[in-house]
Amino acid sequence: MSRQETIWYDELPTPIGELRLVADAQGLREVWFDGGRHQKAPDPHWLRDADRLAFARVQLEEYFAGTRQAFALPLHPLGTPFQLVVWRELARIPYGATISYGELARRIGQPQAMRAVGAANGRNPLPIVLPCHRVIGADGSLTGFGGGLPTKRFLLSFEHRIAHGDLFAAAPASQ
Amino acid sequence: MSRQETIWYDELPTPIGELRLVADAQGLREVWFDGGRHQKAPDPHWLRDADRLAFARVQLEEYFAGTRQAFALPLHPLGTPFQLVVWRELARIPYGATISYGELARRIGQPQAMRAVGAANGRNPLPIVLPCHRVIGADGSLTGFGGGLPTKRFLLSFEHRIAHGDLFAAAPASQ
DNA sequence: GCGCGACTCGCCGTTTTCGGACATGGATGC
DNA sequence: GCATCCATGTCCGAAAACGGCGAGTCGCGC
Repeated sequence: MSRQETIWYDELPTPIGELRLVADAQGLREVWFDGGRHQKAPDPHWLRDADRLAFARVQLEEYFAGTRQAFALPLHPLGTPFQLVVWRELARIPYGATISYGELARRIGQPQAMRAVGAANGRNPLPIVLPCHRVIGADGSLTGFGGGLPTKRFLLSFEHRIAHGDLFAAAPASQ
Repeated sequence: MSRQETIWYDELPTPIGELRLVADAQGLREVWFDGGRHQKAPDPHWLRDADRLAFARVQLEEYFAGTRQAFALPLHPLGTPFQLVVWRELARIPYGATISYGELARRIGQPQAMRAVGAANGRNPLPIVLPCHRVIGADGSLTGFGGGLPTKRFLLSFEHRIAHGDLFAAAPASQ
């Protein structure tokens, strides 16, 4: 067998279901939704190791507890140069805010690439950490999300609530 | 940067010109002809290391000295499953003998894949060690060779001479 | 008749090319 | 308002092209 880079993973229960976290020595690589469209079974070469993923799990737990609004993590998502640019820009969208795909395209200096931005958004390997859920249609519609539209709706209303100090919790994936 | 598998290379003067040998921890990976159709410059990540390639260089030197008729080396050629089957079969062709592409196709159990066998032969990453030069047209023609037809001719006549105990050397690439 | 070369056609794995489809949105023409 | 068209990067499947072939045919020159 050829020498492979070691990859670790772990699972994390959250209000939006089980999340699978994947990392290598350089940082967090992937975050999967339980029923998401990505393959469910982790690669047999990967090692389940809670300690190795504690750095990410802790911040995600804080996020879902409403006590963290920004992530400070080593990230290592794999993608094309264009995708990396888009994903990097995602991290700049403030907690609780939303922008349109077109606006995101403008921010990376390619105002006409809104469609490509949408596609890149759809391949975001690090949902929640890179908040692709904060990108919505120019008309305010929720268009799409890897974890399902109800999840996207929940995340947005959750962030909105926290950002505005509303302490009454809504049920996950409501309405 | 992601962690890469280490690859070493070295060069070796022979009667048919300079050869470049490439290996990884698992075995010999590539053998290039000096003016061959493969890229000439070794990958900048590779390390030139004569000691690491001594295992292959020694046997190749013996081959060109006429004192070795079979190689016993760890090999690690990269290819499709079909190509690996073809290349593996190459190693069974005896020193000094020749077979046709059709015969080779028959030996791997796919008698009609002669053309595909030809293509796989053309991508043999380990010429000489895996003796693709011993495969010729059904009518005896020499059809093609990565290192050039004169080289193919030289190798065949050289092996023929050695195998039959003829000690008079011919000039490389003669006729 | 016989031998040789040129041509045609089928075979098969691999590579390359091409056409859509996308988590969009603005500009047109009615 | 409402269809239509276009721009953009990437992936995916289908289709076609491309070889280190070989067997079969045919025509030609001896």
